[in-house]
Amino acid sequence: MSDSPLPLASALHEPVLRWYAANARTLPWRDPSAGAWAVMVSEFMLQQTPVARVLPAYEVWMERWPKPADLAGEAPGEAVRAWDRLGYPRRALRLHAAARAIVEQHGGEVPDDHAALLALPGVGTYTAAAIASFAFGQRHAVVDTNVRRVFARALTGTAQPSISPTAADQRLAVSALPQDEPTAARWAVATMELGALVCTARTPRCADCPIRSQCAWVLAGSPQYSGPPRKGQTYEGTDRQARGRLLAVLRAATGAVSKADLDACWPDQLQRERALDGLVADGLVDPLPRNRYALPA
DNA sequence: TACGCGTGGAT
DNA sequence: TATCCAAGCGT
Repeated sequence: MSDSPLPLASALHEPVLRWYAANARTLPWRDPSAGAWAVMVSEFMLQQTPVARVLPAYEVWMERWPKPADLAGEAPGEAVRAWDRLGYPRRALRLHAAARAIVEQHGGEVPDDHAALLALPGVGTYTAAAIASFAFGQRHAVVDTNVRRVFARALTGTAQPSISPTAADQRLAVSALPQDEPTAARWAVATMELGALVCTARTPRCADCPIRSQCAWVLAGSPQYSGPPRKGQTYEGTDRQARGRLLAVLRAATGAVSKADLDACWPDQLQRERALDGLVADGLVDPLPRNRYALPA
């Protein structure tokens, strides 16, 4: 595949970059004084959690652990506790493990190398590219759900991107990347922001879009989504909810809790035991002697 | 590739 | 009220 910009994509660069310069949100991890650790913490927290809910937890976190070594010196359970109700608490465990790896393998500094980032716990394709691009100004295709949606509409002409990320998404994002490194980095954050603020999933604000006159989907008449149905996940009564209840009890406790305290938070015993076993298997809960449980030490 | 993994705001 | 969906990752 050619690495040169598609003609259509290159025509989007200038309006999208201009739009971003005028409309970007002020976010703490975008402040010029925020380092790579700040970017990394924000990226972990933002994996499947909205900005508005991340902001308060992020502030507390960075105040308490301003450097990777500060977090690495804590018990993993403290990271889980500080994760509060952001959801998917395994991310907290992975961020803690990543901080320890950074201390042990990278002298306490977040590495700027994409492959080294990818090797860290909890860092996948997206997060490695995001840190390398946002924190270090490198040229990478940063492909999240926002970017996939913007490109699906603007370039492919479909209402929604594929349900799960595809190699084609990645290739398209690479082909659309500006050649110049700093411009590519601004393009990455700008396309994400456009997807987050204007080219939204449910009700896109096409009237406010800087590329509406070039958007393949708009030019096709904004056809409705016609792909396979997206599986809406229920939550009430699931193992996930049971795990959340159990972990909430442990987060609220100062030290260890009794089995009876855990039993009180979920009625279905079979499901409760399965959820607790899962939390222990994931390293989110330490089983202790005398039938007691605690966040991992 | 498909699935499991939290939580809560918006529509 | 029920459904959608939010800067994914690991297995």
